[in-house]
Amino acid sequence: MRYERVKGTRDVLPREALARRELEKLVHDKFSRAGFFPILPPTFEKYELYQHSTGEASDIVIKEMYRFADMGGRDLALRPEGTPSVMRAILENHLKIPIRLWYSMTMFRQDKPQKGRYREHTQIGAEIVGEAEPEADVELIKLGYDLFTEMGIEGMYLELNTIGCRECRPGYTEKLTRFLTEHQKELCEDCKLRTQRNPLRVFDCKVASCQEVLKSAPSQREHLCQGCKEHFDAVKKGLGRFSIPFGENERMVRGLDYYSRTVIEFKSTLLGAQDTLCGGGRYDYLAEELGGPPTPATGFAFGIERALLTSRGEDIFEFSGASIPLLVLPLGDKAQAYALELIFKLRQAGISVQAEFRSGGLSRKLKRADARNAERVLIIGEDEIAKARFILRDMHTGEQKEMTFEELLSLHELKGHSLLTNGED
RNA sequence: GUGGGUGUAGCUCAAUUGGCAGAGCACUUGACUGUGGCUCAAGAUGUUGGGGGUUCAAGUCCCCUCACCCACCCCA
Repeated sequence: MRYERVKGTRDVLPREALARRELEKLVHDKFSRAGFFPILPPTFEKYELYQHSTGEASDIVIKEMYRFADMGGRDLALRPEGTPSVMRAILENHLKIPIRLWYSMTMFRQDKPQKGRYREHTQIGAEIVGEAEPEADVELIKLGYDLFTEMGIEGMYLELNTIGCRECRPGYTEKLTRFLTEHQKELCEDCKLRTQRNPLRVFDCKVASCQEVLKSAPSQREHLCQGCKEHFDAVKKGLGRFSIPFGENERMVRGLDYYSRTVIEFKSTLLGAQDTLCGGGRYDYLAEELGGPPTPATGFAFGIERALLTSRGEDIFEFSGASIPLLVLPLGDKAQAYALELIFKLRQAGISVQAEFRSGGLSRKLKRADARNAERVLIIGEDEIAKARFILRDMHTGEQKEMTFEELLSLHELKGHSLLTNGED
């Protein structure tokens, strides 16, 4: 029986796996400098956690969760996003606030796979917890902006909106609900439901007739309280000051329930339908929702798969596991044993080395060395063992040199060689 | 959940109105048993995604099904 991948999952092959390591290294360096520490919460949580944070009005909780019961009858779910776990971990472990955390972890959502969308995918996220000021939003956005720029994300643009706070949102939602109720018959089925569950989400609707209705809908901008207005202005001003281009999108409301005030999305024109590369925003009430003290917070997360899909990978994330800096070619039984001992010694000395043990004469072994993309080979036969001098052959130039083990060790082109050169998967 | 597309060798793809399932690349072996890449020669490879039907005959036509891709919805 041969098995295949489960729908919506993928095998990250060596080439891409190496790219991800590079990306994580870049993120780690960058985020560390801004005071972020890594955190690794578990892969599954109580279902209830997501119900109370991601929200019962969100599509994720309504229809996309991998929900299961364990043997003890606990109601659990694979994490569909990182923020709830991070906040839960902060509260549960009494981490000192303020704190900045980042993570790179897999997420699980049971929606229909598509280009750039998988049932298991990896998100890198950053959360600033305990800072209510607009500067925190600006800092975070700038961090993302710089990161994506450095990664060479093409066709990138930033969209910004504010969705108000506890003070001003209820008044607005009430007004909006009244408006939507009046126009109920002109709305699509989904929007009729949204009117009840989360009226703001109606703005997300792509149906033309709904958008038509929304044209005359009350504007949230006019209903923002003083605090929200000032906060939003400060964020925009901050972005302007650091030359981060953005577009205001009054329609963008985000799919998760816990957001307040600032919401952001980085998009790429290269992604087609799944154009959101990175989403996030402020979530000042989440801590309280989860039974903690009032704790303002802001954060974002981006999908690695999509990021890699849109980055000029060639320049920055070029690598391969194919090239072998040094390949030992033993000739004969005695040499085979000798070679094994030799490669262990060479590796101990910091040299990347492999040996071609598969049977064959020199001609065959050289052919194999070629097929394996070896940079250099070390030929070891009876004569060489007797003399304790080996033949080092450069596979590109064909140049050969005899040398002793000590001379080999001192060749510094063999040191510090990594897999990150070029080649195929 | 709704639409559209694609399934043929390890990979990329051919196959005329239904008429012997093929090519290139890759692979194996040899020419060449201590000197690779080039060349030449030979070789292996398939339930044509699966099941059923029509037919003397199905990769090709019909029905069902599965997988993948793309789009809607939504999201990273």
